[in-house]
Amino acid sequence: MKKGEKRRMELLKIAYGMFITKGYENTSVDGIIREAGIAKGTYYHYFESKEQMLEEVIEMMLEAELENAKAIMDSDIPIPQKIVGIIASIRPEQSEQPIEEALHAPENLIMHNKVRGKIIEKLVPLLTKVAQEGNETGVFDCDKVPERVRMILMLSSDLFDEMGYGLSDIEVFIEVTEKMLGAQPGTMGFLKELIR
Amino acid sequence: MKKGEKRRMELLKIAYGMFITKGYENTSVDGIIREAGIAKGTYYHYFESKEQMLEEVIEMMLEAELENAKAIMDSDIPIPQKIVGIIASIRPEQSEQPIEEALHAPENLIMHNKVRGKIIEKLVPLLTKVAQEGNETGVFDCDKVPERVRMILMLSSDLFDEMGYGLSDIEVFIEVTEKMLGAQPGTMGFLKELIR
Amino acid sequence: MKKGEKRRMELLKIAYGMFITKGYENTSVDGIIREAGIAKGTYYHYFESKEQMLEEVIEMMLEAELENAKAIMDSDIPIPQKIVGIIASIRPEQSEQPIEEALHAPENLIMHNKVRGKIIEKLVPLLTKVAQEGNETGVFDCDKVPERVRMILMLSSDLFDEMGYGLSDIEVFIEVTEKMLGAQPGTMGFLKELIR
Amino acid sequence: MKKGEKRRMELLKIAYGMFITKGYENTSVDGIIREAGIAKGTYYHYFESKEQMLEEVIEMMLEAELENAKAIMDSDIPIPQKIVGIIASIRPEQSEQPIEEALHAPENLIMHNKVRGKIIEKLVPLLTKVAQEGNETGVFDCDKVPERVRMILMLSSDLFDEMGYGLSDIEVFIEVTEKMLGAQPGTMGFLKELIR
DNA sequence: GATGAATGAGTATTCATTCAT
DNA sequence: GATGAATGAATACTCATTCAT
Repeated sequence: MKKGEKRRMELLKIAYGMFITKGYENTSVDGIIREAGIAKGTYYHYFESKEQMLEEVIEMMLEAELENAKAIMDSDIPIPQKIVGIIASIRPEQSEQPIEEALHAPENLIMHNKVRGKIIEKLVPLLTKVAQEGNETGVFDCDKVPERVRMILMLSSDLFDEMGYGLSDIEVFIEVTEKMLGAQPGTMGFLKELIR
Repeated sequence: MKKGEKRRMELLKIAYGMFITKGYENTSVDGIIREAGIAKGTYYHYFESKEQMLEEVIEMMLEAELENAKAIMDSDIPIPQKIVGIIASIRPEQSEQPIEEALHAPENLIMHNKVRGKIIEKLVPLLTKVAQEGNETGVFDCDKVPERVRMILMLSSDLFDEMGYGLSDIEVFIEVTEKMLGAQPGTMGFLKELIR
Repeated sequence: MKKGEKRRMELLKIAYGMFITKGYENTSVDGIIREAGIAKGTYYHYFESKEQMLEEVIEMMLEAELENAKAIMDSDIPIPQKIVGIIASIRPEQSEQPIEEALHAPENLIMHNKVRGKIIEKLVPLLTKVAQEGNETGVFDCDKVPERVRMILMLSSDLFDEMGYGLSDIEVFIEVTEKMLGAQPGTMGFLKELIR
Repeated sequence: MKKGEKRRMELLKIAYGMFITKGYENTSVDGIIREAGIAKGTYYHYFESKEQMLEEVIEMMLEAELENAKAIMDSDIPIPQKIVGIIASIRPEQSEQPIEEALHAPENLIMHNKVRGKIIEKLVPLLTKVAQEGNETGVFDCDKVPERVRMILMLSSDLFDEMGYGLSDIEVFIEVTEKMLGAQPGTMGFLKELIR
């Protein structure tokens, strides 16, 4: 059982890499087993189907990213920095991400989109909690917090998942974030230095 | 020449319907020609490849939607209404859209995404012009207009392309739109009645 | 009728070029008419089929090459030189031949082979006549002349149609040619300078 | 493993037969699997592509033929007989060859040509060795042995691969072979009886 | 003479999945 | 736990040819 789980993780890692570089659709089961050096039967011994494997891969990615987000939440930094840090954790683990461009290639849309949706749903409650703390401490002042943080997440994902955003994009994003949360202008200015 | 173009349009219409209901990937050339009642060769007489046909289908949709947007621009309604109207034109022609759900099914991601990207790029200059008019007449007050309108478009597409947005989402969206353009609170409140 | 023939020749020239560079099988009727700027129907107005067109193209090439050979026959040079000259005329017109390598690519096998066979059949009687003259003047001394010249032609085509023959190949070829025709050693030594 | 190899050989045999009777180009994968009674997928389980299968078929033929040639080399017959025997082994296994004509049909050019080229390259060193033995024992007397045997091979393949060679062709071929190797006239006369 | 719309059988290849061993 | 042989429906695309206008 122990060994089985190890194999499973190993396969997930390999698939993850291939999904990211070549896209889910363009990664064949044959390719995965060749890479892993196992037989067809073995693959289907561990996974019901390719699609179910995708779910698991995504779950794996999600957990890694949420780990990040939670660490930030529990840390001792100021609330605006927390907000920003959590937003940043939306991006796939840079370390494991072979080619930055790969993520945005059309063949990766499916995986990318699935991840995006799920991560936003998971991040909303976390961010909501932080933002409400902000409300209590007076650094923010807003109602309908979940809706607001969800929009901020969507916007940031739209913006920063794409290649080719400029300084003015960032400035506008900072401004709108501040306004949406009812923060004093400048509260989140530090973000400018943070992103690139 | 006349006849050829008619056929072409007919095929594009059929393909459009199938792409939307079943997704681009799940629509086979065989399926299209069966539906259209033509031979394989005829299909390839009109279109170089399935992918090139997709381009044309998208172009067709885009033109229809931009037509809408331009009509609004040239009309005589107040500027905030223009903004809202143009934003609304982002949505695929409701009349021709067979199944609302289909658009957001994962198999339609490719087409949906391509359309989304292209339409935003085309709408940005239009909206920019309107917003600048707003700046001049004093109803708006903001700098970096293209960046702002682009974000508004992305946000609205994120929000309204998805199922399951609520009243509070709309309210927050109105607020943020007003704030981003530097409008007086309430300027765009009418939007609330407009969308569902 | 005059104009019709001109068109026909024009098409043959175009097809010839394409057959040679891309191979007969890889040249589509569509490609030919695109290149020629004519309609499908027009093509079939001039040629029964693609295959029949190939026959005509080959006939055209053959005629050009036989023209050469006949000119040499009627010229006033010594008989051994005539033999060599006619053998050399086996090669496709260098002037019109775009890419030397193309002839030997596998995709050109069909045309190349057809031409080779036909040209040998046509050259045999010519060479036979010259060799018999040689017999009469005493420079050659052999029987079964047609069989001998045919073998010489086959051998030379094998040898020189291929890339990568060396000096020793040529020397052996000269020797065998002399021996086959019953010529004195050295009679055809000049060939060495002639070929490359 | 044992079973897999058997299947593979079985398929190669079937394909070999079809390639020879109908030509490589005119043999479809569909045809092969119909004949073999297997599924499409099974075919591609064993062969990467139709072309790669051709390579294997050719390799198979080659090996069979070289087997022959080597047996002759190692046998105890006189050297001229060895030469002739090896030359004869150039021909495809008559036993397995369903229709003699098929080999020379234009549709078989591709396979035929590939085999011809490869077999000549493989036979040259063998024949060279035998001819050099002949030089040493005094039955032959010639230099540039590899070039000479290569030409003899080309000539014999040209001649005997074609339909319609006569007695005089054979006589000339014998004479030229003798002369090329520097053998006494008549040394290889026995060939006359051998070939048909 | 010329056009080009229409044909449709044919092609090689892909791939997720099953199952007997 | 592991293997790999077998499946077969599905796919996009090619191309020589016909014929009504």
